Amino acid sequence: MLLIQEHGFHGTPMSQIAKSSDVAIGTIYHYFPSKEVLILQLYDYCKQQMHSYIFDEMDKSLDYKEQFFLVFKCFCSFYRDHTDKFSFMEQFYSSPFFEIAQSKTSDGPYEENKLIDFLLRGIEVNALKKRDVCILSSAFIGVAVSFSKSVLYGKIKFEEKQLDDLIDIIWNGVKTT
Amino acid sequence: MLLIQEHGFHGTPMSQIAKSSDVAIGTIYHYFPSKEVLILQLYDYCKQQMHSYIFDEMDKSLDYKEQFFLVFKCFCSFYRDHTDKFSFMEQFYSSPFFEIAQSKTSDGPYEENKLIDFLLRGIEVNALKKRDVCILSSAFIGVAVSFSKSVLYGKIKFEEKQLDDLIDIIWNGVKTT
DNA sequence: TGCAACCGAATGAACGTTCAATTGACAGAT
DNA sequence: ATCTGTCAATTGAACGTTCATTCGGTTGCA
Repeated sequence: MLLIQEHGFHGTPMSQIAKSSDVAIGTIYHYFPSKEVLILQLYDYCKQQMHSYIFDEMDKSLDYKEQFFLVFKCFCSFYRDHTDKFSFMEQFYSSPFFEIAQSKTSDGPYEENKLIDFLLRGIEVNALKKRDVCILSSAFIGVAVSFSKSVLYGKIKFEEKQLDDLIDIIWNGVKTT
Repeated sequence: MLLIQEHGFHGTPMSQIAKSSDVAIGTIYHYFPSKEVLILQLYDYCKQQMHSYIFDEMDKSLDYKEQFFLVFKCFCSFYRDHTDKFSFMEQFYSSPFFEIAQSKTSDGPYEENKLIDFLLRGIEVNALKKRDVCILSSAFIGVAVSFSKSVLYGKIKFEEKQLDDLIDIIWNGVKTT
């Protein structure tokens, strides 16, 4: 039911969603009161999926720098391996839906809470510069998203070398000297 | 005619565009063959506006680092001062329209050509690390956009200090050691 | 027998687009 | 000055389509 969102919210009619889910339109309305709620829930689902993808396999025995590298790579891998969800979420963030979602939860975009915890921990252990976490997460997420978009549009190939170069950049930016 | 795009492409009917422009619907169709073309042209317009806003006031007498700071600040200022265009463009990038626009020009998003020239120059004068420019511009734009979004959603205040912190991060990431 | 899940044709509103009619500005002729 | 023909600019009611949503009916399990 997730895969047809490549035509935009409004370019994807309920009839098509129904067809690709192999259910009738009526059935969808049995579970979701409206298209809006469906999209909102889809967003929650994606967020939670990404969340666990990235933070479930965090290995706390590594030192902070290695964890940082791992988390960053997980972000980018998730986006690469789930382009449907990535596109959907990016679309969602820049649409008026996002404000609706924001007003219903206190979360930021990109399920940042755990990321913010992670960055805060970096400051605590003196691995990251003492900066407003919003600034740090802006830098972190911004770079990951921008890279993933470039990969998605075929401007960059997702290669270990490119990714390493990028992590090197962001790490040098945020690490303590 | 630019200001009503805060409800999304599809949330903004031609009738509303007409009303807010104080013209009749028919008049719009006298100038634009379709809504799609209208949006595509609006995108070109925004891109060009941003482009000249940022690069027109570049001062080549400054050393590279100072130019870098200036350009970055211009990006962020443009986004702050033209939230309507910023929202529109972000929406555009993550919508299916973008692919259409891509197929008609060879430009990347964010009018990157001049930015890429600028970054290439940084490598030449040995101010920036020798890296794929796509990687460098990913980092540059990603951070600027992500910061601007945070400002737009009220998570960060646009203050000199925050901006300086952020530039410090990105600069430390990309500069030669 | 009851009830939840499921179906999809029917409904009505909203939208992009069309087009016949109107206006207004301008040039040349009188 | 006045008239006249031309043509681009403008108008908005009307059209046809598409879409989200509804609802009366069906299925299948407990």
